[in-house]
This record gives sequence, C-alpha cells and structure tokens, in this order.
Amino acid sequence: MEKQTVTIYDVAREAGVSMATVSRVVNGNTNVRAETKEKVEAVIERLDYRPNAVARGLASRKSTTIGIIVPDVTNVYFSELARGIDDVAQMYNYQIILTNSDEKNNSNVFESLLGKQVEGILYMGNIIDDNLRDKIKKNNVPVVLSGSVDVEKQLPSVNIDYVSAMYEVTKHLIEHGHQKIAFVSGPLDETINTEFKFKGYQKALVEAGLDYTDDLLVSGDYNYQSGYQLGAMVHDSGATAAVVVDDEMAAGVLNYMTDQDVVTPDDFEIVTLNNSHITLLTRPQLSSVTQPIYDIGAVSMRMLTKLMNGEELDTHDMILPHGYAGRGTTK
Amino acid sequence: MEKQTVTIYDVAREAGVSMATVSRVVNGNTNVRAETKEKVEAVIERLDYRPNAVARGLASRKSTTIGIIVPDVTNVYFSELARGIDDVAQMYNYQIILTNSDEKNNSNVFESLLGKQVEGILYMGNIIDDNLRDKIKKNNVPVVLSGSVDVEKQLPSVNIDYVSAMYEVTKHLIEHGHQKIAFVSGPLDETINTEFKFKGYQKALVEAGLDYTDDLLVSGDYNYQSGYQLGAMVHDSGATAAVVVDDEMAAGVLNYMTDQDVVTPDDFEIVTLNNSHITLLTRPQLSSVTQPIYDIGAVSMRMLTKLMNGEELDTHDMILPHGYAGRGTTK
DNA sequence: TTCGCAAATGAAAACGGTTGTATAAGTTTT
DNA sequence: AAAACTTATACAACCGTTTTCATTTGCGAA
Repeated sequence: MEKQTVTIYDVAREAGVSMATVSRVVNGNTNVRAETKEKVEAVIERLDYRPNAVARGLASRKSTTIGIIVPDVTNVYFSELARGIDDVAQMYNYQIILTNSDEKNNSNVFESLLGKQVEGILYMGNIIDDNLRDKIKKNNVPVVLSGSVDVEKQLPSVNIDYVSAMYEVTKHLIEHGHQKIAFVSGPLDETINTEFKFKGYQKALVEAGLDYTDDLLVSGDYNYQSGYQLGAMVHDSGATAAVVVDDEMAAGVLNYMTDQDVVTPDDFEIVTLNNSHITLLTRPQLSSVTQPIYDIGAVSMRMLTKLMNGEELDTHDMILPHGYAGRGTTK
Repeated sequence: MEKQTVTIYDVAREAGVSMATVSRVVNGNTNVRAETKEKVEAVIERLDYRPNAVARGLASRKSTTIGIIVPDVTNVYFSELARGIDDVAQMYNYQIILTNSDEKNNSNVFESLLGKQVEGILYMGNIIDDNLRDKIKKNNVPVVLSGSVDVEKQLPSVNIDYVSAMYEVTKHLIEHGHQKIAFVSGPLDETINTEFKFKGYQKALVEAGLDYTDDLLVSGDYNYQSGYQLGAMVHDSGATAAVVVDDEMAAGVLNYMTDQDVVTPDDFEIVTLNNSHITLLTRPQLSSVTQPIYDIGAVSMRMLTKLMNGEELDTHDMILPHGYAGRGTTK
C-alpha cells in the first residue's frame, strides 16, 4: 500500500478550507455553511477523495467493523446466518471480518479480532471454553451468540426454542404410533445437543411413558456421510422413526434406509431440524422443524448494534418462533 | 471503543526501553539484544499487551486485510471458495472482510472495501461492468478473480477449463446415443455461461453433427426451484439428456423428471458441473464434472499474496484440473 | 453604529503505532 | 590503546483522520 493518493489535506488545500471543515462535511456535521459544504463536496468529487477508514478508526476509536466467528461457512446453516448478519451490518454501515474457527482456535481467533479493534463480535458455535470466556470478560467487547447457546447464560444470544421444537416433533412421531424413536445427534460435547435438543426429545418420551434406551441415541458430525453411517446404527436399534438435528445428516439417514429397502415414510419416519433447502432435494422430501435462520443472524446483528451503542437489551436471550413443515418423510 | 487499555507506550515505560524497541520485538526485528527482547516480552506478557492493528495499519500503510466480494455466501459453491480463501489467508496472517454483493452493488462494495485500505481483493461473480473495471484500474489494488471469468482477460483469475469440461460431458452423453441434449444454464448475462460453458456444449454438438435448436437452451437462477421449473421446459423440448451448470438446478431437473415418471438414467440422463455434496443427496446421485472448488479459492488467495508482494505472476489465468464422476444419473 | 451571541471555521493535539536517522555501546583491527 | 566498524537503542517525524478549543464571522437587536 503506497502512500495514499488523495488525503483530506489535499481536499482542504484545494477547497481553501481547513481539514477540520472537510472532516465536518464528510461526516455530515451540520455546522457548516451550505456554500462551504458545496464547495468542499465539489472538490471531493473532482479529486475522487475517499476517506481512509484506518486513519479514521484510529482517530475516532471506532472501526465500524465487527468480527464474526463461525465454525465453518461451508455449512449452509452458518452461511445463512452469516448472510442475515451481513445484510443488517451493511444497513448499519458496519463491515464484517469473517473467520472460520473449526471450533478449535476459538480464543486465538477471538484475540486477533480484538487486535483489529472490532467493535463487537458475533459468535457462532457451541463450544465456549473457560479460556474464551475469560477473554470475553476481560476485554469488554460486546459479544452476541448467533444460533448458539451458552449454558451459563452469560452471553446474550438469539436462538429458537430447541427444547420445544424437539419435543413437539418427537411427540408428533409418538402420536403416529412409534414406540422406538431414534435421536440422531451432533457431537455430544456441544451443549446445544445434550442440554437442549436431546432434552426436548427425552421429555416427549417420558411424557408418553416410552422407554429410552441408549442405543436410540447416536451421534456424529454434521454431514451426509456421517448421517448415512448412523443410519445403519439406527436401523440396528430397531427404531421405526428418527429425529435428526441436521438436514444433511437426515438426508444420510433417509438414503441409508432407502438403500436398505426400508420405505420412508411407510416403514420409517424422519423429521429434521433446520429446514434448509436440502430438505427439498431428497425424495421423499424431508419433514422439518422450520426455523428462521436468516433472521437469527439478522436479529443477532441488530442486538449487537444496540450493545455497541451502549443501549440496554430488552431481551438477553432472544427466542425466535419456529414451526413445522410436514413433507414426505412423515405420514 | 474507549481508550485502549495498554499501549506500546506503557510497555516501553515498564520495560525501560523506547517504544521503537518494543515495536522491534513485536515485529520480530533481529536487531535486538536477546536480553532486551526477553525483558520486553515479559512485560508484554504481564501487561497482556496486544498491538492495535489499526494504528499499525496507519503507520505502516499495511492493513493485513483483504476484501472478498461474493454474490451470495449462501450458495455452497461460493462458501466453499470462501473457505479455501480464508484458510490460506489465515496462513499468511491476513484478515478477510467479506461482503455479499448479489451481483448488484459491485462497485459500491468495491469502493467501501478500498476505504478500509484492504491490500487486495478477491472477486467472485461474473458481472464486471465498465464502472467497476474503471475503478479497479484507477486504484491499483491487486484484484484476483476466483472461480469467475473475465472475458477481456484483464484480471488474473483461477478457474477450471469450463469449455473443455462441458465439451467432455456433452460428448459423453452423445456417445450414449442421445440426439437431443438440453443445456440448462444460469443467467445469460453472465459470460461464464454464454462464452464458456455453452461454448463447450455447442462444440460437442457441432463436432457430432447434431442439430442445435434454441429450445434446447434454457436458463434460470442457481437454485432448486428454478431447476425444477426448467425441468418442464426440458421435458417439452423432447431432450433425452441434459447438462446442467449448477448442482441445485440439476437436482431440480432430476426431481422434476422423477415426478413425471421419467426414469433417470434409463429414460433421461443428467450431468451437472460443481460436484458439491448435493450430488450425493439425490436419488439417483448426480453424475458431475468434478472441480476443486476449495482449491480454486486457496490458489486465488495465494496468487493475491504474490501480487500484494509485488511479485510477478507466472500464470495470469490459472486453470486447475477437473475430472468427472459418473454416478446414478448417467448410464 | 456598535454589541452580543450563535454559527462557522481553523489550529493543533491526539489516536497508537512504524521507521529513518542519529547516537551510544560493543567489537575488532591495527 | 586508538581507530574503525558493528550492533543496539533512542529520538522524533509521520501515517490520515477526528475532535477540542479558540477564534473569526455574520447578523439581528439595541
């Protein structure tokens, strides 16, 4: 980056005013005579002047930049969240620094974001270790969880009510007469699975007086292959239905069953959770809890702007409504 | 953002050296006595000092930040590119500012990225209007196209050979005896479709002496619904096979056919282009050109680092190898 | 006309670093 | 032991803004 071509100083000189005045017109300060303003704007136009956001950030101590930490953008769930975030960020003139953490280097990523002087951070992912928690506390940068839960309820967050959602769909399956319903989970070190999604599932079983046996719980990674493999275990368990926490996994389970000549939904029913467009691709199409992923992103960004403005949050843990879309994998 | 807690000045004072020296140890400059270095590092550790990247950027005129412009992260093709980019960016200690353009505000997005003093830009998308081209020229910031083509060959780029890829798969279908093969395209204002993908398809037809009629070319957006709709048109055209430029569209075509009791691959064959994991979800699974999307991202980022270092590019337009994966939608 | 006050402008000090140049401290050479 | 180099460190200018504070200007009222 060589020396910047045209600076505020050049504009000031050309317009015959001080840089302070230029700064004022650039920032829309009202205390500038209309005439002066026009003159300056003309020069800005002519010189094609563009304020240096870095210098501006240093002087004003406002970077108009936020950080977003995501396990993996490649996963549609997260990219949708990111999209929601970006859209409202652009609306508020914030720029986004995006980093993939793979849920591994969370606190390193966090640190380097701080170095960039981000004004806030949107965190996605369900593993929040003490180290990270510490750093968040020490550097009082606003952090909001987006589609991710904090068991300790310290960080503000935006989610749907996973417990209810899972409870409802499980109950739905129970009403269809199933006695053995499998729970196809993501990694069990993520509390969102153990403390929320599983809890809802379990609640429905208990309420219906159904036995829960360990072989009904299988867990893997959030992808198709993993789902396909787990399909075998589900099959072996003798379950006649499954609730699945991820659409790609669900597609895996479905296709496994199909490949074993187990007909869905006649012999086996499946409900998944994220309602991504993947649910439409399979045959039969996947019945799913519907959740406003894009909105979760958008709302969490909106919350962050409030926090960055020093405003109070009226809701610390925002719960967005979910629904249900019955498609081909349920009767 | 209130006043930064601990600055380089604090460290200098505590360590009894000048800030210049602190700066040197932070930046790994060799001209520092080992003893001094240790002393300073201890203080840094103790004070939990973290350099302010903004100030650093201003002083050094290096932001260690690059911009990436993407039509829509939500599309797996692009998120996968982005992932490749991020991984090598992290390797080189660059941070990424990500913006979704929807192929609309390209030059605005570009401008605001420049304001942030990004050291380079990775551009994804196939619409490069004169306005944007102008801005790129004026502000000599390195720009590399990632998985996107520039008909005018002005901007360095990383892609696969779309013409050959399409040619090959079309030829493959012709060899299966098809006389009427549809071309399911994305938007026709994108040169990547008209000048590359379609050309390859056409070449195969011509070579085989097959007639090309306009009803064999249908175009829509890169999503499932669009593909499903186009499926109807393809069906009407009397085609017995189709090459499709996007996996989700291909899934749409496939499912449309299936819903019309047209059996794939017996009565209809399909080949798609991106080989995303979506190809595995459908039944039958989609045969596809295979392309190293992640690598395209990674390589383009690598190219950008070279450009940012003022190095020469040995290849202006990098072509990565592609392949073919025959699955269920072809015989 | 002159005053007084609000509005418009300018001068200069930050913001937190990097970096070129000068100086001080060590090492070799002779 | 002095001269001639190296190597380590300090000083201070600079990066391009914002922002405080002081000053000037403009204008209606006295």
